[in-house]
Amino acid sequence: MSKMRIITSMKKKAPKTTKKIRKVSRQRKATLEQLKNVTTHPTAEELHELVQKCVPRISLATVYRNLQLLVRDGLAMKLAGPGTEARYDGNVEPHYHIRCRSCGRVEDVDMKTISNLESRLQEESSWLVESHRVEFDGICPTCLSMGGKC
Amino acid sequence: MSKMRIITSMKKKAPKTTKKIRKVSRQRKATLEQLKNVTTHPTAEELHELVQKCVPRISLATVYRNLQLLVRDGLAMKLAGPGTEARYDGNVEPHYHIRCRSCGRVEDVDMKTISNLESRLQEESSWLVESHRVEFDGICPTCLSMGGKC
DNA sequence: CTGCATGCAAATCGTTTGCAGTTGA
DNA sequence: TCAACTGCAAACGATTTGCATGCAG
Repeated sequence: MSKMRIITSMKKKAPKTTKKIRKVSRQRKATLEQLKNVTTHPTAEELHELVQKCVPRISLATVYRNLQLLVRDGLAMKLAGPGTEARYDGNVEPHYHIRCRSCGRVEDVDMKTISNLESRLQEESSWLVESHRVEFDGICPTCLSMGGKC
Repeated sequence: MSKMRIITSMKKKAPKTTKKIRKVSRQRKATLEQLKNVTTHPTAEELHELVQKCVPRISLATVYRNLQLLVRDGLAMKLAGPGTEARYDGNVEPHYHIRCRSCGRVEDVDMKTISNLESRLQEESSWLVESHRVEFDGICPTCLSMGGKC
């Protein structure tokens, strides 16, 4: 968890403004495009398959590396719920999600985000409160129609 | 993700009422006790270290197995945020969490849960909406005092 | 040219599982 | 008694990394 921090602190020098220049590669461009084009919140592997249609020789490792960069740059979001595989979202506007307990699918929720939730908490907390996420749990229509066992 | 379901469906027969009898082992008892005693939402490994103080020979695999059972039985909760390692909570009453972006620590939030959030969504959704979780992101006091770099 | 990005394979991390022996009801 | 539980080590799936090469700026 704190690996990155440790490594950082071990670097010989960490000049405050050493920002890595980002080159726009065909791979990262296609990855972001595909991610923005879908609303399915794909896993890295699912996204890899999608991107391969445009860039057949792209490797899974590259998808992972680029997803990391995109998240770091605020161009994508990483979703991780009480499961194992991470899912990614190309929509970085604040919004909520619902996750199917049966099949794991994640969809956007049509509900406006609760305002002032952070400030309400901030008043009585010694933390710096920055944002909040809401995730609903339930059963998706598909699984419902299969008796909850899809 | 759907491994369990697949395996289940492949079993020769799945009599509806085949509930496994649960025996109370020293290991599981100690695991739950330790989990209830702390408010730190430990990872499996952290909990393993705690429990080892009472049951020195307990293995990490046993902790994992018992955590799974405890969650299944509704005696504990599994928390998984946008990180990798799962954290566990011995408090199964509905409540919200805040997670430190810097060190990963998770704490309970003193805020009453939002009521009717599920029913509000249920009205306009074709999903079966069962529950919701709220997780705040921020910086904990410790990391704050270290300039956000603990 | 320069160094960020890539593909590949090997490594790593958290978690699960098979097995033979132990233990609780 | 006997199924549930355990410790151990090996297996596993998701993600990361080292390295030699490719390619954008």
